[in-house]
Amino acid sequence: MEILFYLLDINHEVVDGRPEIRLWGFDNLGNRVLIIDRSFLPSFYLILGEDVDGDGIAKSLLERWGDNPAIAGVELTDRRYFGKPVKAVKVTCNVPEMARYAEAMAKTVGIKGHVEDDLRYASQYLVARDVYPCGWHVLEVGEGGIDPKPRVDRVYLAKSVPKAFEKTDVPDLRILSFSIICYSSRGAPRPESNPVVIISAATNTGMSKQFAADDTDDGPVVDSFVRLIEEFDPDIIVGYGNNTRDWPYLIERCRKLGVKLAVDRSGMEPHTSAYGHISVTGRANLDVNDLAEDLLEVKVKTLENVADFLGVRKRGERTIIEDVNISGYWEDPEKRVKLLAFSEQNAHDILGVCNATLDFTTQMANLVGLPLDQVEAAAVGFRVEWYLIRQAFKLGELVPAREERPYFPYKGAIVLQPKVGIHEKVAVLDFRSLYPSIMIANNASPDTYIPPDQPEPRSGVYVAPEVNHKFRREPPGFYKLVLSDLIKARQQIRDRMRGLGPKSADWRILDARQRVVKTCTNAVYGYAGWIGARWYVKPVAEATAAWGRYVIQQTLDEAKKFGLEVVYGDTDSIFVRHDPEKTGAFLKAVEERLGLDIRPDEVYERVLFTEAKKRYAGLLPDGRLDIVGLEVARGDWCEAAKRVQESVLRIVLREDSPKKAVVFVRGYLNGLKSGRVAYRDFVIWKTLTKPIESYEVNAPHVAAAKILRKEGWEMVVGDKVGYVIVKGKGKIYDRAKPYTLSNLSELDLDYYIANQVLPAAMRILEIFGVKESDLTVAEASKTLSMFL
DNA sequence: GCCGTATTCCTACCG
DNA sequence: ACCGGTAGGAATACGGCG
Repeated sequence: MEILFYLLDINHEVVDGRPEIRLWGFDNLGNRVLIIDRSFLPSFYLILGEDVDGDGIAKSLLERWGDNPAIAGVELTDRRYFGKPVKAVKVTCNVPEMARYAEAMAKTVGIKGHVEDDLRYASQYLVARDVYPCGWHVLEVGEGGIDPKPRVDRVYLAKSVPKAFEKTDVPDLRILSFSIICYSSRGAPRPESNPVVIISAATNTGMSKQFAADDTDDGPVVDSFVRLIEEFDPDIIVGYGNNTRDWPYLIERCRKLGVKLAVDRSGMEPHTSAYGHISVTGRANLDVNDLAEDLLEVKVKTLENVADFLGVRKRGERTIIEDVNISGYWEDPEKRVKLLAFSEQNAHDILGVCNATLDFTTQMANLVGLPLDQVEAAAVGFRVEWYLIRQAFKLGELVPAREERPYFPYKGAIVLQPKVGIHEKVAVLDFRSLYPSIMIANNASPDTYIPPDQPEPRSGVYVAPEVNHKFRREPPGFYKLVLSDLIKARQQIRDRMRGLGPKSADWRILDARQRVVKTCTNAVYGYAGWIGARWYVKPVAEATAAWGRYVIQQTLDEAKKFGLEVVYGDTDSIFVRHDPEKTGAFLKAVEERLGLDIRPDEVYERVLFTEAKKRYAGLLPDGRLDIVGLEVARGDWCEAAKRVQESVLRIVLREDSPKKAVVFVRGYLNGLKSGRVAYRDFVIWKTLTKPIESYEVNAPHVAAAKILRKEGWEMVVGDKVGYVIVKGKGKIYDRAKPYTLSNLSELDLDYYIANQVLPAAMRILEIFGVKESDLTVAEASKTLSMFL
C-alpha cells in the first residue's frame, strides 16, 4: 500500500547481523509511524589513481575481501572528485562501522584514498535516497514489526524508495517542554549525590505538570516524569540547556536511582549523538539554548532574555531565581513555593520559545537535510556542509574527507575611515549578496580553481585582482550551481508568498524558509575559507575577498566621478551624502560597470560617526535609532553605561542638543551616586572562551569565575560570567565578584562612573568638544569648555 | 620600587 | 567547530630613574 510520510527522526539498528534504517514520523492521517527500510546498505569509495587498471583492481579487491562477512559488494564506478572525473570502487558493507575496512582496503596498490566512510549510515541513507527530514514523501509499504514493540500507531516495512512529495503543511505535533531543578546544599548539584527535586513540564495541548520531591526523595519525581512522557507521547521534547545539562544529569541520576529513563519510542535511553546533541529515538529532542546562538540580537542568552526577545513573556513578568540561590529557596518551605512557580514559568517559556522558532528550525532541517534535533545543535559550517553534501551527491561528486590543516589567514574586506561628526541625509548603498554574486560571476569554486602550475583551459579563466588566483570559466562550478539554485529558490519562495496573507500558516512557513535559504547562501563564503571545511580551497575565499575589494574600490571611483561625498563604507556598502538625482544615476552607472546589484538601503535623517570604524548611530525617518558597534550594541558593558549612551545619542540625534545631553548625564550621575540605579544595571557579562587554567592574564571575569568555582560551581568554556566591581584596593580583577554574591552597597560606584558610564557617554560627546570635567565637576565651579 | 607608556591578551562586535 | 577587520579595556612588560 502507498502512504504519505513526514520524517521526524531517523536511526539505524543492526538486526541479526544486518543493518537497517528506521524512519520515524507521521502519515497523512496523523498516525505516528515507524518505517523500517532494509533495502539500503552503508558504503564508501576507494579513489583510484590515474591510468590504473580499474577492472583489475576491483577484481583483486574482490578476491582479497569478497569473503569477508563485513563486505557486501565491490563495484567499479565513475565519479567526480573536486570536479575531475575519477574511477572509484564503491564498497558496500554489512556493518555501519566502515572506517577500518576503508583504511585497510585503501592500502591496495593503485588506490589513492578513501572517502565517505566517515559519513554515518543514516546520513548516507538520507543523501542517497534523497529523503528529507521535516518533509513529506510518498512510498510503498507493507506490514512490518520489531521487538520490542515501538511506541507508534503503525509499523511498516518500506517496499519502495521514498519519493519527495510537495506538501507544505506540518503534522499536528505534540510538544512537551520540561525544566528541572536539582538540589545541593552547597555548589553545583552532582547527580551521584544530589536529587532532582522539581521537574516541570508543559505541553502545546495546554497541559501543565509539576513533580516535586518530598524533601530529597527524587525517585518518584523522575518516575512520574518518565510516565508523563510515556502517556503524552510527545513528538518533540524541548528544554533549555537539556543537551548539556538536564539530560546528562537525568541519565546519571537514573543510573544511580535504578530508574529506567525510558523516554524514547523504542525502549532505549537518551544517548549522545552528532554535534553534541542528545538523541531520543523516535522523537526530536530540541534544546532551544542551541537555537539561541542564532539570535544575534540577544547578547546574554539566558532563557528569560531569549523569551523576552521573542515576545514570549515580558521581562518583569517573571521572577528569576539564580542558581546560587536555589538551595535557599528549596530549604525554606515558604520560599519553596516561589521556586516551584519559577520552575513552572521556565517550562512555559521554553514551550513559547519553541513555538516561536519551530518554523525556522523545521525549514532548516528540510533545506539542509539534517534531522530536526541535529540541525538545531549543528554549527553554521556543518549546516552549509550538509547542504553541499546533498548537492554533491546529485552531481556525482564524492564527498572529501575531513582533514587537519594549518591555519594561514588571508586578506579580507575594505573598511573606510568614517568622517567624524554628524551628517544630514545620508544614504546607505549596498551590494546585495556581494560575495555570493562574486562567486557566481567568476565561477569561484573548489572544482574550478586552476593552480599556478597548471595549464589554462581552452575556455579561458577568470583572474582575481591582487591575488591572481585563476578559475576556469566553463563548466559552471559546484559553488556556482549551488548558489544560483539557492538564490533562485529564494526568489521563487518570495513570489509564492506574495499571493498569501502575511498571517497564514503557509506564509509563515515560507517566510521561515526564505530566511533559512538566505542564511545558507550568505554562509557559503565563510564556509569556503574555513580550514575545517571538506571542500576547503583557500584561493576560493581569498579570491572572493579580493574581488570584493575591487568592487568597492571601483564603486568609490565612480562616486568621485559623480561628485558624491562618501562618508563611510564597510565591505559591501558605501554611505553617501544623499542627493536623490545624483544617487540614482550613480547607482545605474555602477550596476552597468560592474554587473552587480547595488541599491539604497536606508536614508538616515542624520548619522553620527566617531573616529572609529564599525561604530556609528543613525536616525531613521520614523524616529528610531540604528546603533551599530557602539557600547549600546555590546553585551559586555553594564546596562547603566549603555542606557546613558543611548539617551545621549537620542538627544544628540533627535534634538540636536549636546548641551541637553550633558545636563542629562550630570543628572544621571547624581542619581547613580545617591543609589538610585538598580544593582542589576551594574552587572558586566563576559564569556569564558577557554578553560580557566589556560588564561595567561588575570582578567576580571576569570577572577569572578574562579570565585564561583571555589564555591563549588563548575565553570566551563562558553559560560557567561556576570560580575560586578566592588570597593577596595588593587587591580580590578582583585575586586571582581560574581554578581550573585554581592549587592549594591558593596559596589565601587566610582569605578562604574569612571570606567563604564563616562567612557560610554564621552565616546559620543567628545565629538562636540565636551570634556569629561563638563560631566563631573560641580555646576558652580565648572568652566564651560563647550558650546562654542 | 614607582611611574608612565608600549605591548599583549581578551572579548565582542561589523558586514 | 564560518571569514577577516576592527575597537577598546585591562593586564603586563618595559624603560627610566641616583
